[in-house]
Amino acid sequence: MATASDLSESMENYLEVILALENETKVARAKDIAEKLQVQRGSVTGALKSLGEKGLINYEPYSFITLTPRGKQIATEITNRHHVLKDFLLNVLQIDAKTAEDNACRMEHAIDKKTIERLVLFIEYIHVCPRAGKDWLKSFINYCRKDESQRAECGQCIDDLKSLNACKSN
Amino acid sequence: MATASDLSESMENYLEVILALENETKVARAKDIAEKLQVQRGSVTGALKSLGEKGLINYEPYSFITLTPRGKQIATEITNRHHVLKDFLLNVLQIDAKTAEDNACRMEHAIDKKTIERLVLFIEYIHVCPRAGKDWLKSFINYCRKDESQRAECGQCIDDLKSLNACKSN
DNA sequence: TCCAAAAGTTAGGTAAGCCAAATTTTATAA
DNA sequence: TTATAAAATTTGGCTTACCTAACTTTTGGA
Repeated sequence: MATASDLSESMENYLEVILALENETKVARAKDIAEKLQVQRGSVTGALKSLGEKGLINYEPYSFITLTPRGKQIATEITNRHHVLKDFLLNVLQIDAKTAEDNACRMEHAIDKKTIERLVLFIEYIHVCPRAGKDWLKSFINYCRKDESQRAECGQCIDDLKSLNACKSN
Repeated sequence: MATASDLSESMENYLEVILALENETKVARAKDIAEKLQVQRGSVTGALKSLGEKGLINYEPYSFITLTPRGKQIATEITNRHHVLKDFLLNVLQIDAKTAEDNACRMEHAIDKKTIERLVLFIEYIHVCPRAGKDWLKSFINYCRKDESQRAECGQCIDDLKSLNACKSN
């Protein structure tokens, strides 16, 4: 039984794009796949054959392309990894949207299930734990500027703690 | 001027291993490179030629291999990415050593400079900020077990906050 | 000094993935 | 119905990166 880890980065990208196109327009056309992946039409045909042979898409020459259940499952898994990574980069590390997107795109092929699951928990923990939360992340951006503005952020942090403490007393 | 981002994953791995061998035994021998990368000796020769042409190693057939300054700089950068990622996976996400190592090995080729720098700051922030720290990470493991043991960790967390508050009053 | 083993290289092959150009199929519109 | 445009495929070629096997160079011990 093939899993995402048996697939090359290239094949993973094809699956991901096919899923996105299915969601956008019901069917994935070779032309659109080529466009999204920035490859030539001819390259797509070869990839589709390969994915067809692997049982991940229903592929007949000149007809529409759909994911098989297993293909869909893997494509969903990869897309999920992408979202989790982007969320972490964007909302935890607070990296700009383009860099976050580019890095998530590459990292999604390098990170495994176990690690992604733990990352999901970590992001959740940050938002749920009363000692962290959104304001704690806000202070992190401040901390990132520490070379520029002499670490004034620690006063801020202690203020946060105070109000947090007040909340606890309620 | 070539940067790490111009190199294939494979070439990055060669540089990384050559740097490690230089540090271990002063010189990198093709045989040891092959062994570390789990490839055949013949494959190493081809890679070394390529790295030589790129100006990243000093390569003459049948002689010792050393990194050029630029090769060393890139190799150091990749090795650094590896360490940062492994540190994050191991000590923040608290993933087991083997999984952390494997994921770091793959992710180091997918993450860019900007993102690694931000990750370094984040790890630092966790350890420096009084609202997080080692005990906060310790509670995270607890949180990870929440499905098993009914979220008893929140009491723990509030205790942590109390002692933290006591410290603040000093 | 000489020679065998170890280390390194070369040659030829495979596979993945891509491209460009030519061709075939399908869809559309007159 | 047929001409034509659009989409998809096929073909041939290129690059990267690996393999195996045969060969050459280097090196260390008798």
